[in-house]
Amino acid sequence: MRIGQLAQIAGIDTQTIRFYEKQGLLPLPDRQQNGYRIYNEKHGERLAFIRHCRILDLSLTEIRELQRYQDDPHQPCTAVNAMLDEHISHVQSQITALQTLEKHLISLRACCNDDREIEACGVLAGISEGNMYSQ
Amino acid sequence: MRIGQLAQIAGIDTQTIRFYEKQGLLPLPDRQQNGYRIYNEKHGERLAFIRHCRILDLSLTEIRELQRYQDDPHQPCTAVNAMLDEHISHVQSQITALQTLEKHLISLRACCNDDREIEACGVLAGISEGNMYSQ
DNA sequence: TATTGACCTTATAGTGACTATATAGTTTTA
DNA sequence: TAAAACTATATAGTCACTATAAGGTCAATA
Repeated sequence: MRIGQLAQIAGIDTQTIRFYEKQGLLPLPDRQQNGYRIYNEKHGERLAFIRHCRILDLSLTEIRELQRYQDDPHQPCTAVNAMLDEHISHVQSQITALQTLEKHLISLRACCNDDREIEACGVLAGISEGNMYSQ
Repeated sequence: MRIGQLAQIAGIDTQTIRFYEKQGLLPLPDRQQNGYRIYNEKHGERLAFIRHCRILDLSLTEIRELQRYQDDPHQPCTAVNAMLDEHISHVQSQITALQTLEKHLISLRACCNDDREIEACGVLAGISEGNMYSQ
């Protein structure tokens, strides 16, 4: 199978496949005489794994690490679980930070109705004075 | 005041100040004979405004837009409020997306205890099969 | 047979908001 | 006088792609 077909199956761009190859996430495929890449099912599986990881917002570095674990199947999987735990913590921190930000934005928004001049805009004044932390 | 002092007051790096200048967010300062930048209080206020906006996670483009409004103080402030409303929506979408992701990650994590071999790791299996959307 | 169109190749630059590094000139302090 | 601390510019790196340029290959059509 050539790169276009693999891309279509995986639902991504051919560029992205070449990019993953360059990043060492996909094994180098064989080439036809004309230089075209030829892929097999293993490549498809690898690519699916990468995409699933990306949907979970794991970084390419983390994915590389997971692939190294997969290549050593008799190790304990403690490190994999630890990575996931840390990633969950990371996501939770992001959520908390964004929720705090949301509160600040909403309280700032409450400083103005829509019927003023820029000069008197409560939002702009709030930003200028840096008092967007009030509740 | 020179760039180092301004940076210290604003709590940011001198590089960042030069970067904002290049991005058109800070007016060009006067220069000493030796080429050193000289800043006044207006620059400090501008910089504080930028930093407050960045804390609110507004993009540099949005900040530029807000600055254009400030330079035209007798317009109505509707657009400013609209920008903030849209930004709030944006933040709320991010929160929702991350909360969904968190659920997926937690359910994936529940597929494995720490006492298996990589080969049998429920987390890795879950990623490979792409079934990280189950609750 | 010529050419069109779809596919493939590599290399390079752009995104956003910085941050780091290199190289060099200036001022202040010891 | 020399070292330390500051300033200047220019360039590259971060992350995970995405876009563009310039060209080679192949099958079908006019």
